[in-house]
Amino acid sequence: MEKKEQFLHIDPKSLPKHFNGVDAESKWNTFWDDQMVYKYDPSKSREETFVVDSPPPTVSGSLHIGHVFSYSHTDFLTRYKRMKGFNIFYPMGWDDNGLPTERRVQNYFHVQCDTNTPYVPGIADTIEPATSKRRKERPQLLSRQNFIELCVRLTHEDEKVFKSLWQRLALSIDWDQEYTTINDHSRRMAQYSFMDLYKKGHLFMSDAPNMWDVDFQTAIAQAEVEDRPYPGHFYKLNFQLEETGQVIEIATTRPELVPACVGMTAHPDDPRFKDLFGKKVLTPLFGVPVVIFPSEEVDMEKGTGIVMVCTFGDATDVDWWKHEKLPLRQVLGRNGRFVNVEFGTEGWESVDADQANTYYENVGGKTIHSARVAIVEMLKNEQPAWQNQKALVKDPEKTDRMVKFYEKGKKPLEYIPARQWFAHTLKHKEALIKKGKEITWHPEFMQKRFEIWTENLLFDWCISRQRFFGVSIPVWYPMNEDGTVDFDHPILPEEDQLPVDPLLHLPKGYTEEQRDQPGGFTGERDVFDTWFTSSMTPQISSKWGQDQDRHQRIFPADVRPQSHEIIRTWAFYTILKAHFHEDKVPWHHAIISGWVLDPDRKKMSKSKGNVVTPSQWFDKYTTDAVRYWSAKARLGVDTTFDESVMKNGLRLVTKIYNAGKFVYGQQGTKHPITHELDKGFIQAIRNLVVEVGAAFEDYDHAKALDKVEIGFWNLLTDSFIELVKNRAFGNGGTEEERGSAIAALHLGMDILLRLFAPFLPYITEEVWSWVAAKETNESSVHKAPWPTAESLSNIEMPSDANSFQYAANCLSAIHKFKATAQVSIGKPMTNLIIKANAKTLETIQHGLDDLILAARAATHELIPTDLADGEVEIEGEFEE
RNA sequence: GGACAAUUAGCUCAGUUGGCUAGAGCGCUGCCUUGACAGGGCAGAGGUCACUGGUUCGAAUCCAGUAUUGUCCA
Repeated sequence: MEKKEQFLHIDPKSLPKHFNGVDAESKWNTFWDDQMVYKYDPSKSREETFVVDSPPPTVSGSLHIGHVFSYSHTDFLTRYKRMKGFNIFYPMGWDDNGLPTERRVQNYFHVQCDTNTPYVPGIADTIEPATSKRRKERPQLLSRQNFIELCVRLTHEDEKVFKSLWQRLALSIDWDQEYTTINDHSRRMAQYSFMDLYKKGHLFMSDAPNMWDVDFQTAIAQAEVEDRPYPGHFYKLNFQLEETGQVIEIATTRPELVPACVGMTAHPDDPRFKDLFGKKVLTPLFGVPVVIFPSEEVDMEKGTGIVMVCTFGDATDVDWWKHEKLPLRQVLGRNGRFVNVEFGTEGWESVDADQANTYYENVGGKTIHSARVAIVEMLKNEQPAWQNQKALVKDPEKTDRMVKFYEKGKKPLEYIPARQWFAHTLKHKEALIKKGKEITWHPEFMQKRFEIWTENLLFDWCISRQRFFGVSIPVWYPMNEDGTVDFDHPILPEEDQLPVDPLLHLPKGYTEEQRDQPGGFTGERDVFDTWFTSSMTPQISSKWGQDQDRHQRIFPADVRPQSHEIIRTWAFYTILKAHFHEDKVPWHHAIISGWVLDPDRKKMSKSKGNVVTPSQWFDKYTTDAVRYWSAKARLGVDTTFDESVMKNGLRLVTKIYNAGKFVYGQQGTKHPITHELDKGFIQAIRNLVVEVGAAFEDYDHAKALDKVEIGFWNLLTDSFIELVKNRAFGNGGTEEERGSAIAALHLGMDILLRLFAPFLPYITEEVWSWVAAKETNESSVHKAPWPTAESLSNIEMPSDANSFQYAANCLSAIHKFKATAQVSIGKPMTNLIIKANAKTLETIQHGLDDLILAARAATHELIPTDLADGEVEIEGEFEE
């Protein structure tokens, strides 16, 4: 007789009692690598491909649990899409250029970039991290080139730390698609973008006053500015009319700018000042005549109703200066110190220049703060001959007003005229908002954030920065014969020259001898705002402009994951670039993760010292459990760091391991699923599959996990396993019924492993490898097809839709009865009495054999009652 | 000051187009060594759904207002 085919099975006793998550992690990472599970297939079409525009983390920043949180959200979706059969493009970039890196390198090595220091080949490789002793000495000076080399060196080391974290977190990244935002390819892309924008007329140069950080000594864009309360004083100063000597009192918070005063203004309707418009006043101490003009911008109620206009105290000063074509008296230098000026020369006219210069000697070279102290002192005590009284006679009032700061800066921003490159944004607001609406935001309200930011833009995008470690702005300028620079005719590189460093490379047609010579050329020293490069991440990956075939297979991306505080920067600029370059959206979906808050619901930040680092939690609870915690949080919702959720994640991992041991430990002859209860169970699984798939399609991973988890617990471990356990052991029923039970257990487990796989990659792969891998011929669960109702359509429907559910209810009631009687679940019953309505009892008949075995009942009775459908009451007796 | 969110059990959170007695996990209490599982199982206690008013046969859910918290922007 032919031997019947047996179910594949494992020997559960050969497995460790407890799942060793940490060992499994390295084992499966190697396996996935070998199997090339995460590889992108460039031959597939755009329609077959799912593209992630991964956020490149700032490698010089601190690494914390928030990274794990948001990046794993992306991975859940990506793994789901992979199982749906998509060719996955999931790259990883490292954002390494810009100020954070410069600062980190300066601190870590105790060095400073100095443009006058000569280049020393190889020195960057030899510099050691600074000891505390060396930190007491002066920082080592490095040439720009050496400094950049050192930045590159340190970022490479930082990248390794991030990469190993990503791998342990099991982000399903194709590491062949790795890039950095400072590598040649990214620099080429940013410069190519610049040239395209330039040709299309989206860029302009301006030397109008622009927001400037005096510590970092660079221009700043609106997106990097934040308002902070800043304490100060309101000073009331007396000016006097040039003609009559009439005293006019103004209020100011910035008395140090009196030497930079270029005008005075009041509201046109203000009766107090109506007669003064067009007349001139003399500035205190310096005796400079400035004009009084009307302006609707002035608040009549505030201060004295009339204000002095300086170059430049704030943004309104800039507006007045522009509109009234006032002279420029720039007293503040780029380094935040007062420059030396000479009164009596052109533009610095004074009724008493000698006296003015004497006073100014007390402020030249001083910082803003020291200059203010000096000026206030003089305003209070000095009275030049032409002044009919002292300028400061009243005590200043304390104020606490909102002042603009660079988000990384410590001192208020100043407005300093310097030549800067800009991209037009203001005149494209509407088009950009429209593009924002073409993108599906998750959660939806995040789109409003984008819209409101765009609507409220006040400045065009300043893209140039006066820094070192960044992507060079790829232009040179011709020099006139008189040695001045002709900024109106920038020389752009040829495309094949990219990437260029204008300070090292030459424009076509020039020689190195002509550099910085009259009649020659000079290279642009500025670099780009880092957002100028990182706004190109979709195109950096797709190789726009270089590989059109690849570009059309990858661009636009499907999904952009990011956090909400950088909608105004990263999302905004990326949408802007895609709009300008190709009139497209950069991606179809934006998924916005919330923040991880500390247990006191405060945002985690390095300065607060409440940052949680991830690896200890991997060690304590396994990666799967940490991912579980992350998966429990919906998109856009700020989430408290809660260890107890990880604990529950570990409990789930353990349960899957044990359930797997049971299911795949069963032995029997292969048989299709024919038993009514088994068909009912598979029907419940089929419904689950539909719900979980729908949640994923809705970008709701938290709901998907919730459903799978409940399904696994309620359907499989609490109900089905307990119901069919005895039948699967062969304790009752026929060989066919036994085979049906094992087949249903296998199928149910198989489906649940697939549904869990996006969340718990390690435990699912582990259990999958025991039997399902061979049964399905899918070596990895992560490449196995995502289950659908159709994929289960070969299993017959139960004859009664409630057969499984009612049997489960009945089993639960039996357990409850035994618990109430304070006996063990395994305690044999002499008689089992099941009470339910007639219809329910009829349904229960389908699983009665299994129930009697599970209850260990010697005899049983079914008693009809008037309970509701599906409700069951249990009574019974036990042996003494 | 404006916008956007949130407020449900001791804690962390679900709760679909309004629909039976509002759920889960953790914690707490009790019981149970059960042929996968003590890193477990079964059960129990625990809630005026922030507050006020409205719409409705019916409101945690919709509307208006108030309070509190958070975020973004001024």
